[in-house]
Amino acid sequence: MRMSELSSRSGLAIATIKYYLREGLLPQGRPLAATRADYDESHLRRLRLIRALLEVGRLPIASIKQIISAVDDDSLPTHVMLGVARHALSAAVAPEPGDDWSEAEHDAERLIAAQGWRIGRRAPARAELVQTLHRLRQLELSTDLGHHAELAHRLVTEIEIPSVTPDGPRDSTVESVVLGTVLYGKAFDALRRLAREAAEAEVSLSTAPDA
Amino acid sequence: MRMSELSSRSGLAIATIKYYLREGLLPQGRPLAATRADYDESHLRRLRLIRALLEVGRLPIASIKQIISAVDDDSLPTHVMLGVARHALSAAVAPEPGDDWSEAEHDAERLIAAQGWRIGRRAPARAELVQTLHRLRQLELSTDLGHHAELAHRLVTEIEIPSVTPDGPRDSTVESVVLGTVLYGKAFDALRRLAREAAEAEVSLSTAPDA
DNA sequence: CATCGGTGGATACTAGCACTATCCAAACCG
DNA sequence: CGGTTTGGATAGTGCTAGTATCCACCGATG
Repeated sequence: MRMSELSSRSGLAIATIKYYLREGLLPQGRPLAATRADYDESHLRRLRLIRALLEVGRLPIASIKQIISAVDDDSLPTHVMLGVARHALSAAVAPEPGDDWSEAEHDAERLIAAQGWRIGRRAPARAELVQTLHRLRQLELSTDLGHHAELAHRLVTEIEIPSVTPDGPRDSTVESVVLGTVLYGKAFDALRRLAREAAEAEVSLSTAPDA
Repeated sequence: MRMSELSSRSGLAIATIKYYLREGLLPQGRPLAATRADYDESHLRRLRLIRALLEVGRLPIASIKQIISAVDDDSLPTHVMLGVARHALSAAVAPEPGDDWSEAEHDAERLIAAQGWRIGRRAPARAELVQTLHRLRQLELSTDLGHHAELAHRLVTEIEIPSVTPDGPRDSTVESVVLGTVLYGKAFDALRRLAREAAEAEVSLSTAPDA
């Protein structure tokens, strides 16, 4: 297909697609002539991947590029590629040295140990957990996340992992891991907020006699 | 306390604090003279609230301002204020008309009905759920989120809601709702990613004979 | 065969966001 | 009394994710 068809089918402006080509997020089409190239379904799917990570996952273009480069680099072993992807999925967290921060690190350590998880020392998700615990401390909110960890563990092991198909081509492996993390994460967050809204409506109905 | 103490205790540059004052995120201090004002613990706490929403929740300043304005406006009934806050917590989602989108709306409807939630028609979290379902469809991933909804429901009703104290001054009510949504949401997401990392390590240990 | 609109490729420009920097005059502190 | 801090106003910065413009070219149309 031509650029204009890729544009209309993806819903993206031609200028935007050219930008992704420039940035290396989208592979070049098969060149037919100096001013003509042919794109196929894989390009369309790639665009959908980009937009899902960008709009739903709110990942910066630079992180998406890291993920895509790792996928496209056939010399990387799969587990390295997954490491790169996981790293790109997290925002960088700057430690704020101080007592609260060290306490938060210990809290995180305890949570992880209690679940029996084996986690790389510099896993980005660990830093995000520490940051959040740090803020909870500062604001004097409960840092007891044991039940959350428990439920997260069950969600992943009982529901999410069994539905992943680890075979197939390597790009679909990363895609499913990355998209699974981002999309099901966002989905769960939306569901959680809906549950809160419903629950809070219940509470105010029961406590407020009438308006 | 003076500006410089507020700055050192919060870890924020004076220029940044002045910016928040300009934007109305931080109330003016009690004026002592034309070039002197007095700030107290409430200002410090407000700064921590702002930074938690900004860094952990990644909310734009404009949304934080909406939340704070609602909190500071005593004429708003509490449930209206909560509605404003909930609205500000979500990113705007533009519908992408098409078959996939309508299907996604139905999927969302079914999920909500299955949990028995009563949800406002234009709840922003609903739109985010629809958007995510839409992307899942486009990428041919499973849109079966029943178990996720189930777990989200249990997380909220069994763990998060009981720990909220709905009495007390109105600003602490909103604060706890908003911070609860943002911070525990982020915490759960980090825990979920850690659980995935641990689970995927298990899988590759068991399937990869050796390196 | 002429020409007209859709390309590929390069370069420059833009909007929005979250700050930062600079300046000023007043005021406090020793 | 002199150096430092402050409140208040205005202007500028760096980054991100695109947009816009220009050009030469090419391929289908009449």
